[in-house]
Amino acid sequence: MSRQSSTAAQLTPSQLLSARARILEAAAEMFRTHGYDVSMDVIATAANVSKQTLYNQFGSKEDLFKAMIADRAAVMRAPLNASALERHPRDMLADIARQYYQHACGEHEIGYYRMMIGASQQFPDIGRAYYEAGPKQMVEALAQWIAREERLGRLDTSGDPTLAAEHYLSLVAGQIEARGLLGLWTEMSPAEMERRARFCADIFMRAFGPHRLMG
Amino acid sequence: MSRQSSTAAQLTPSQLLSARARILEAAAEMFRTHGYDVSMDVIATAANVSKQTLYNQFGSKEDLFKAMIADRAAVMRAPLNASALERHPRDMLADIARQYYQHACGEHEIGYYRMMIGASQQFPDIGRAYYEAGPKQMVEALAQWIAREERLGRLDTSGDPTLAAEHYLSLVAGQIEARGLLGLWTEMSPAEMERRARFCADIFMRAFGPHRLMG
DNA sequence: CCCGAATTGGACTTCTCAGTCCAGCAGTGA
DNA sequence: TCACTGCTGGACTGAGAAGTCCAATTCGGG
Repeated sequence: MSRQSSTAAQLTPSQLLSARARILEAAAEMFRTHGYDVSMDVIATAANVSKQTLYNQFGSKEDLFKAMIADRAAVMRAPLNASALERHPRDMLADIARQYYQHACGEHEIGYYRMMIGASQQFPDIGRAYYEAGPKQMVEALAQWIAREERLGRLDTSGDPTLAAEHYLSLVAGQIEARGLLGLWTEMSPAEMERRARFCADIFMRAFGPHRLMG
Repeated sequence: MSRQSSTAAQLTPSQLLSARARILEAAAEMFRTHGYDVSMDVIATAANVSKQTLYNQFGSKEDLFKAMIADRAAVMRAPLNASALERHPRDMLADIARQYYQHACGEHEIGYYRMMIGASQQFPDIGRAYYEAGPKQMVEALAQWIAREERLGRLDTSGDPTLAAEHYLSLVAGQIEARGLLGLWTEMSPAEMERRARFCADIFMRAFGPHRLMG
């Protein structure tokens, strides 16, 4: 009743989006916070949409979930942008860590990750899709950069840049991700982020930097 | 608790255990493989026990789940045994990695971990309990050992053995755990385990070994 | 202004699952 | 032999959720 949405100016921001977009957004939020167990009624309510519309747009709960995953895939892109490729390895590495701490280990992102882990038990192909769209791309991008630096003589990974890349990303994420997944949330101060970022970059440079040649 | 079966010789192995123990075992297996969503009927069947007995022993599904967690807590003990403390740091570190690859990253263990992650959303206190019984103890034990080695001049972490310990464990677990959680299973050959274990230990020694003094 | 398409609210069906109840059975102890 | 206790299997209740159906309403295009 009283749904007079003739003039867009009176609408809330959420109502300006198409029904489909609103549903995807609400579904992402609900799945993230409640897991796959949220009821379709809750999602419909959150999207400010009737249940029937929801089923018109997405045939089933499973379809909705997968569509939402696909929609979110674009979000988790490798934060390794080509513009910064020419900086000193140490700065580059520290920056990767900084970006991770600032953007990729917040409650939201960890929530999505947890959701994926839960979903991958129910829908095995989703786990693979997520891995290949997210972590794997990051590893590969970093490995390529490392390989280049190695050719330039600025790094030395004994010929296994992929393993080195995996290890650097593990180093950065490490216990923080583990704690986050278990619901133990600890806010990280900018100073702490900076300290950890430098720590990671230093370790990597000591392990793979060219100064080894001196030893 | 003291339910002795008089005709033990004729019973199947599963029936030799008390009903309670059988339920806990079956519950662990079912929760691990199916998540918290398994029905109580399935658990009762798997435990070879009637549903009523199940409810006699554990008042509710939640109670059963928590009891099972507590029961499993003893299993995940830090594999850092004091007997090996006097070996060379590099060997000690490689051994920790080896033990992890051999015992702690199999399908079973990752399955429990995934279960904990799922449960920590529903029962926040479980996440904390798991973390403190498992990962945290490992970090602390390793950090203590590192601190000792540091005092002996065989390592140098710039005064933060805990961060170094966290990072070493992250290094070891790394992408393997991430892949496992997403259901991507890849068998690791003994040779691969050995290679990775050495790789981790080498990185750590290059980063924190005393040879730095030469640089 | 009107028509067809989409949306809405809500009732409805079907199913699964946590938890209960009960009648019968088996072992134990006196 | 008899009461007691605990287990069994199966039926049952009640709640909640997926998905359907429908009559009334709203919206956009011509």
